[in-house]
Amino acid sequence: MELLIDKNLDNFATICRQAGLKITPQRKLIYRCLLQSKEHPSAEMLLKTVRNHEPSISLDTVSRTLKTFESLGLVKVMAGGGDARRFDGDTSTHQHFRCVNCHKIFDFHYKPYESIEIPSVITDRFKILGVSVYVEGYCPDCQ
Amino acid sequence: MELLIDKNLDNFATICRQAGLKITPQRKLIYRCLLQSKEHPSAEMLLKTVRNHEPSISLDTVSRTLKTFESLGLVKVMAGGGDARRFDGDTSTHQHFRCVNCHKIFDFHYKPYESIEIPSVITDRFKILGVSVYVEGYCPDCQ
DNA sequence: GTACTTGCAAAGCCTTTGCATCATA
DNA sequence: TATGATGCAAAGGCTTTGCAAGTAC
Repeated sequence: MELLIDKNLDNFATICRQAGLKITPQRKLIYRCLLQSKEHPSAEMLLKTVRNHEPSISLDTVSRTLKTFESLGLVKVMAGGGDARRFDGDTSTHQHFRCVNCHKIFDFHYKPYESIEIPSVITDRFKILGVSVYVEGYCPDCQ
Repeated sequence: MELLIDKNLDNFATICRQAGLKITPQRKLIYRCLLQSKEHPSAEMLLKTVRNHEPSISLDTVSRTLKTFESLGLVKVMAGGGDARRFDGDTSTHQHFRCVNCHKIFDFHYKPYESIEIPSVITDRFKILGVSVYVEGYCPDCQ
């Protein structure tokens, strides 16, 4: 896992440079914490983690950085059901279960969802960026 | 279409009575406008439509009413990607395309998505309420 | 040295809440 | 007539913006 994160951080540096963005300690830290997180954190959740390493960092640096990462494709934004946006450092294809009560998010991989083709009524009219599948319900703690 | 709305309004009245809710002119109007809307409106978008018929209605009545409808299952809430929540009066199974630029939402029906079973790793641990499929990209106006 | 970033504070949206007034059942 | 609903205004969250100070390149 450490190796994977190192590899992603190299990739991160390359992408930043290509985009003309500076590689600051804050950006590296935020990205590293996001990769290690399994909870699909909101900006505020991620801030807590980040402050364990660097207490002086501010919420809006985290927010702005996540927004920057999003436009670079380094991060996926999850539509929080009306709550704060949640961020996912894993940009590979996968699906999510979301608890409607506590808003925890769980990943899962299920091939059938990935092999479905988008119908031509959509591909003909729209330029497709991606498909998101959300299963909603109650997690074990909230049933 | 008028017939369908009348039928839904009857259904609406029944559901309200069962829940012990009063059937007020505002609630009827809000529900009717939502059924007729094809744009998956936010509370504010719906307010504009509603005010064409009843100018004195307030935004928070619309918001509160939509929230009430949601808990009754009369309305589906769509996770707006960080923007205002969007509401859908069509509670039948269907999928959505969402423009990442102008945030317009388009419905489509595509059987393969509906016939996928949720994997047992999810059904074993969680109580499932529903599955949402969002295709994201650019609509014709935004390409 | 220069242009980009950061941190702070304020402002902006959207949503929720408190409360007096009003209307449904 | 009594409970629940509405409208208004204020408050609460989350996100965005403006600006001076700081930093990567």
